[in-house]
Amino acid sequence: MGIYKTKQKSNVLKILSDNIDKELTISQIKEIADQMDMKLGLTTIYRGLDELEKMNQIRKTVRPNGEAEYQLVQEECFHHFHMKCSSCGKLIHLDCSEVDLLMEHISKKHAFHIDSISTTIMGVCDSCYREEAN
Amino acid sequence: MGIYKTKQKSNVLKILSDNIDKELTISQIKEIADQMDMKLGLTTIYRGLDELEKMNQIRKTVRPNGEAEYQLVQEECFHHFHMKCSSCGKLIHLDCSEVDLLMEHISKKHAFHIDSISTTIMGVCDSCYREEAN
DNA sequence: TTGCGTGCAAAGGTTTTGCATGGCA
DNA sequence: TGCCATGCAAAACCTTTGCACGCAA
Repeated sequence: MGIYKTKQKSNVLKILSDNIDKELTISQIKEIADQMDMKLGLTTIYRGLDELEKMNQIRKTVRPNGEAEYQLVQEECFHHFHMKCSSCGKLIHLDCSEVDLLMEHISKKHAFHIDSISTTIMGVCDSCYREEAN
Repeated sequence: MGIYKTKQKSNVLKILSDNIDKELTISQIKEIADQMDMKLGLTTIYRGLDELEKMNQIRKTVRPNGEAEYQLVQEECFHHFHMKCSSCGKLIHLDCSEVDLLMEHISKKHAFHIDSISTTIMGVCDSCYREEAN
């Protein structure tokens, strides 16, 4: 991550790893940093995340309103899809052999090379679906 | 679409249906309108697209840079996935029974209700992939 | 000491809002 | 005629850039 090792960069990484199960927006990261008295400037957060993205250490997705959100990727993330509930925001890592087969099918029969990090299957998770039914 | 029928609204629709195979950004729509001497204001385009989106007549996606792009949906689009080449921008409608089976699997086994209009499988199409190899 | 990193302020780009005017029904 | 639609200008956002200062190596 860059050339120098700084407190700010490790703080950005810490916030991301403390929230490994969530996708965080820049402003959420800023808020968390403020709460922890980290003194992280907005610009620094943007630049730190850019570096991490170039090193493929984070997944960047863009919300419908144009705001970006970020999440530290784990090794498995390169090999599975992510499903996101548009109602509660929950992110589900889809480890499933049937999905693997489909990715292979798409690669071989449709000649398309999927980038699973950039792909998010959108929808509604079961608990939100039941709530909406009420 | 709204309450009144206006020239501007039908012009937005015409531009979208003339480009049924492409995803257009607001500025592209504006350019096309200017070329056709349509005198469409930017604000009007935004509002017309908002209405169409609420009526589920268009698919709105957001590029990594935060810019939105729009495309008229056809009936089939509600039942298949879309794949987008991040290199050339080509959009592929994925009509395939194996994909249908997977969607069913995800619904039944993973209890997730997919919104195929909001989902875009990202990757690189074959011709771009071969070019990159060179 | 060198030069990369930081963060404020300003600029850039897209989208939304306020408001007076225009046009459909 | 009554209201909705339009479009300009301004505001609101998120993100990027310029630049002087601070800090890692």
